[in-house]
Amino acid sequence: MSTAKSRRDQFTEETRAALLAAATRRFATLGFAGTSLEDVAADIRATRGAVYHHFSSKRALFEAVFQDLERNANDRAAEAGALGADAWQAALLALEEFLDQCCDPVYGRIVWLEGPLALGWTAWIEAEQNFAYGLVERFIRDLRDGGHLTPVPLTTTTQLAFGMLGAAGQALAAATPEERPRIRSEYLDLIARLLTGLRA
Amino acid sequence: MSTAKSRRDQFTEETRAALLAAATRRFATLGFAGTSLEDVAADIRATRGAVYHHFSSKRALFEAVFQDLERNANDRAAEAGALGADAWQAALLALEEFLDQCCDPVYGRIVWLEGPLALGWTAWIEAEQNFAYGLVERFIRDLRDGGHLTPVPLTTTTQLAFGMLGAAGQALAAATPEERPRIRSEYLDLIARLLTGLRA
DNA sequence: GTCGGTTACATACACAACGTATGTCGTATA
DNA sequence: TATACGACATACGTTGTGTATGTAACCGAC
Repeated sequence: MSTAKSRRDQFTEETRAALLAAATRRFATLGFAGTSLEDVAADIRATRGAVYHHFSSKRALFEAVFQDLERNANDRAAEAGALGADAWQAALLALEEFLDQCCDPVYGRIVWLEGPLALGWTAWIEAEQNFAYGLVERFIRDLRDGGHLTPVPLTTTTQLAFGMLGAAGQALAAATPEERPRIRSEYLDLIARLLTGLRA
Repeated sequence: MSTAKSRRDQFTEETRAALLAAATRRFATLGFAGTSLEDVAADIRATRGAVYHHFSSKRALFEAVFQDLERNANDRAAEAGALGADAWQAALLALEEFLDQCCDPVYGRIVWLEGPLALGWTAWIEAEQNFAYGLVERFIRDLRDGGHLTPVPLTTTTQLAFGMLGAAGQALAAATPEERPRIRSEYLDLIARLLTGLRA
């Protein structure tokens, strides 16, 4: 993989990673609009020139942060789902893992609060096609095709389920750490019960 | 009410109303970030001075637009709900009226797409306490206290229901006019079916 | 009717942040 | 060792918000 990386290339990647880390911190605590590239650069004792060398725009920097977080979170949710015996159990396991992820304030804030804000709602949904939204769609399809659900329109059902996840994600991201366990279990219980309304 | 309004006061109110109308148009078509106060003022052949005379900030202007729309939409949803024979039917009638409102691109875009973006998610929810969110909360409480639902935590249930409405609102706001009737009926059907999962 | 105060704007300016164009220095390569 | 290129820094232009100040019209009191 990373064989024969020149000394110079190594440093380069380190500053890029440091920029991503600094941006992640600032975006998560101050939001997209509240962080200036000047400050991000200053965090790693560089200037905005460095930022614009590695990323084409402030938005592109955010997208890189966003995708890093989503890739990780989604892989874990998919893995958790894969352990389920059937499609129904798989969906619930993935849901649990998702709610756990949202308890991480960095993930919750950046992906579910700042994401739509920074990218705009439509672009955010579009980006989510590759991540949570796409994952939800697959679970819904599996449930439906496996005969677990009464017939439902795929897109609308996916959007609706995604909306519920969004509510949970935003609530957890905005909650204090002490409240999160209770809120998490309430959402899990409620969503599971709601889904029985669609059960075949 | 509006008795004894001096000629001058009348003109003043007209420019304020014109500013609101122009801002509504721009916010609905170009979004909050995409509209500059310069342009809003130019639309009514005035300058930014006029805007800042009537509204303390760009955000305050948006809030005025937002609240006008929400007040109107919410009154109509509440009226529709009042016609229901019982709490369950009232909720469904209000839901139908809400979905109708969301088919208006101005309402859908400004309240459900630009709202969280312009105000930030937390402030948006806070503003919604007086409108859709508050309305949903009352319906949930009525349903629960009327014995129509199995026991549920009020806040979380409200947030979840609100999340579903948000998904519907955003989908309808982002859809083309031709698609809206179909999407509307799909959401109505799905939400109703989901709610049966909580039924006592 | 005119005079002082207030209202409803316009004008001008300060400031922040993004993006871009250009410069510079170190390092790999021929 | 000369040269080209990559990784940044510096400097500048632009846009948009918010604020401070100016001004003309209007309204009420005498």
